[in-house]
Amino acid sequence: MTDASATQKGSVRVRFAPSPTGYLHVGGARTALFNWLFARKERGTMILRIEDTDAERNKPELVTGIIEGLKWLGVSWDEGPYYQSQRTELYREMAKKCLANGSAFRCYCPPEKYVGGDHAEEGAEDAKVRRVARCTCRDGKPSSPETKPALRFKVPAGGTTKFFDAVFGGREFSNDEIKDFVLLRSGKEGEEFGQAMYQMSVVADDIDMRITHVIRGADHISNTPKQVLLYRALGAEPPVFAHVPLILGPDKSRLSKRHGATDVNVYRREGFLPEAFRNFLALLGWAAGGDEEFFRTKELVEKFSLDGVSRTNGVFDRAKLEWFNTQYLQKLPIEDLLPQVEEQLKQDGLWKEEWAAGAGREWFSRTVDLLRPRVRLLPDFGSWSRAFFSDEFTIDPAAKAKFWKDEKVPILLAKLAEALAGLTEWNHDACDHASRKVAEEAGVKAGLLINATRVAIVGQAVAPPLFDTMVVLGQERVVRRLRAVVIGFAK
RNA sequence: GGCGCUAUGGUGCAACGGUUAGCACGCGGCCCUUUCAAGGCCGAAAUACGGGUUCGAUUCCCGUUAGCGCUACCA
Repeated sequence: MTDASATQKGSVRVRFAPSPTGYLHVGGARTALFNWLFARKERGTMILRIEDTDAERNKPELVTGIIEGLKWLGVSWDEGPYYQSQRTELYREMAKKCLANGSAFRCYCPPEKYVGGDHAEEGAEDAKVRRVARCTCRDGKPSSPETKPALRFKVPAGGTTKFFDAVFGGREFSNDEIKDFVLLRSGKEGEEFGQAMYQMSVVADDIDMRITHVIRGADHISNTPKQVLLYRALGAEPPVFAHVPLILGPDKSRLSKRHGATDVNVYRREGFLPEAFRNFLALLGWAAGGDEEFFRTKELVEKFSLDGVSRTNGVFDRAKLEWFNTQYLQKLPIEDLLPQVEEQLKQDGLWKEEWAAGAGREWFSRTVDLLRPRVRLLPDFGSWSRAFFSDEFTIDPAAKAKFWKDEKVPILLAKLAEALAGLTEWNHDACDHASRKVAEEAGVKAGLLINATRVAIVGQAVAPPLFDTMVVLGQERVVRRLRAVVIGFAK
């Protein structure tokens, strides 16, 4: 359902245009992702543009968080980043073009006394003719010629402005409802005009960058007719718009800090996998059309389309995000997971160089593979499964209380330690047989011994199957840990 | 207030005039079991309301209600 007049394949150009707030908001992240998916799907060009025209906060370092977040998410760009703060001349030129061709005017009204925008009281008998008020400046009658003027767009009287939205369909707005918006702020001492306003700079850039599809948040729907008017005034053809619904918090209000993290990098630091986060985000407000919801990046690109985008705002559901993460933790090719675990262990100070290659790498791979079904977030590798990577770990008191309460546990563990020490072969079955034999001879259920042993060798009540764990830990460590526990009991 | 957008279980999505309204998360139960997950099976749970149009509406139209957005010389 995309506009037929839009583009030939290959010429698609889209952009992600955040303002530098210091971090990448999950809503922005999804907009960026949709732009990126669309660009890849259409073999087009993705552009990153920083909208930093706000004079006050205009620090380049505020952009780093956004770029970091995008990179983590796997969203790349072919051009940019461009900075609007470095393109101000373009905006003024385009604005002056509007002044020259009569589609803009100098407005001398002091901002606080501007009368336009309010509803005029015309047509008393018929409510339908309500329209926005216009100030006299637009008709060449300066309200107070001594003040420095701003440049305002002269919205046509009457008529409507239409545009095509690939998500919401054809839209039409009455011009009489659109106020004469400011293109250029009034200037300081020497200059004629000041900084360009948002509507002016986006349109100028989108024209200049030959953007074909504007994919952005639905909060811009109401801005769109103004921008379309500007395109026309500048003699340019408007692009196809695609407004993406907003992301809400659990209470259905717009997602904000009080709902928890809105910064993508917080999720990165919490240990979510980018693959999982991306899949989750893609499905918030978009569906391929069927019941499938597991998509690797490649499939996402293949299946993405603008008319699969929903028109309803969606709630950010952290529980589902976590579910996606556990799924990816289990299903990701192990070689894609390993580097991420490695990074985590480095952060935790548990990493050993011997795991980087060769036999050490193999061991590392087997161990991560064993652990992954029970991990929820990356940091779990260094915390609850710490005993797999370090001899320095503590035994969880709750685990002791749960599995060491039987009085036979000390003697059982002592016997097991010696049985295992005597093993000449160290593999799953050997450990299994030796352990069950100890339990049998002591006349207890194998489960009692198995659970108690798990606590002794990994310090946790929750861990992978015991005999697999033993194999990975190795005979020496298992026996040593058991003996240490037995000595502890004796004291 | 004005203008606009939206409306399927608690949540995310399917069904784009004809289905016993489907899937997933979450929730409850059962199975499996060596802890905990995973996995398997079962269950509770939805078309906001009211009018039309139609042989037939979740689907199309109108109204109501609700939520959200915009309403700056912010972006």
